[in-house]
Amino acid sequence: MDLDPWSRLCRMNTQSSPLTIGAVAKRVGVAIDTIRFYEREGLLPEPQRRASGYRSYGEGAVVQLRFIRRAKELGFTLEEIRELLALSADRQHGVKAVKQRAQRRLAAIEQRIAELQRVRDGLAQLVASCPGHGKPEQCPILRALGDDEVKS
Amino acid sequence: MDLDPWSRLCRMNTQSSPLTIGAVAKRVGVAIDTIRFYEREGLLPEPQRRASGYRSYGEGAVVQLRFIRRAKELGFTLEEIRELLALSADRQHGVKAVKQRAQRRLAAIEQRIAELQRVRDGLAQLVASCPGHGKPEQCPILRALGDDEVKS
DNA sequence: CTAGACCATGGATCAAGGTCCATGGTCAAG
DNA sequence: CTTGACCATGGACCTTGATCCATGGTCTAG
Repeated sequence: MDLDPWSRLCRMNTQSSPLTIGAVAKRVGVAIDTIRFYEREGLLPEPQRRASGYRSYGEGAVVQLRFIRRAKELGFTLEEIRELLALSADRQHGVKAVKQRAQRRLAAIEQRIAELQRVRDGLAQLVASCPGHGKPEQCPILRALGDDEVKS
Repeated sequence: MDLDPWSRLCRMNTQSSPLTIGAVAKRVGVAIDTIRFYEREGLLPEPQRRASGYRSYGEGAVVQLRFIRRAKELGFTLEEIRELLALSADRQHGVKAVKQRAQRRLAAIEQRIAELQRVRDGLAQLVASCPGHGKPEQCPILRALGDDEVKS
């Protein structure tokens, strides 16, 4: 059995010299511990090792780590990213499934935005209606929070 | 030293009979453990006890728990809610400070919304440009995630 | 050759906000 | 009186995504 594309890419030391974990961390802008953490979590393939046991990475690891970082910025969880990585190696159904995942993520984000907008509108109304002084009993914010009679 | 208004409210057994922790939990729709957790965390005052050691709550506890729940729905952290509760008992500066906290929360929510909108726009563009089939190398989603040449 | 930087491992810890459990006491219906 | 539901406590555990630590091996410049 041969390796999937990612693993091949990550193990490949193309023209460039192999990198230590620290060098990779610096290039990508991520902590060494984070790289080992991702490896444990199955987001990065196990790298080759030097005779000393030191991890030895190729440029592919840098690419894959940036993939992870960008996906995280788009709000994917590590679990989802693991999936995306697996899918991106699947030449049969990969692209279709990747698009589906992206659409799901998009829908989730839109729902979250809508939720936050509701919350924002509610809070903005309260803030606008609060004079900022006076007795706590009359503060619309506190009333809205505590009052049992608030229309739900 | 006498108790603050919340404590008074929570310890008060108005007309109604005292409630067990289970009854309170049921009314508010929150787990028993959560109530005890809030008590430990200082979000609820220590209730009166029966001779047996059972916690004995008045209606005030229900009101305060709902306060906590609503504030949580507005995105306040438990720490912030602790503050709000303290402020709502402060007859001098309470209302002013409460309004300030609400304004801060509002600003944070708006920032979060803006962030999510950026992410949504980016993702939506990717989804739109992906045909949903073909080779992974040509998938715009995968390219955007992995491609080093992506304009940053 | 040696100092100082770097790396390996396994396990502990963190933040937030709870949830679950074992053990044992209490309450109310029948 | 017994049974089953309820409650008390203290502490362990959960999730997510890392971060930190102790101990000990390795590498490299001078």
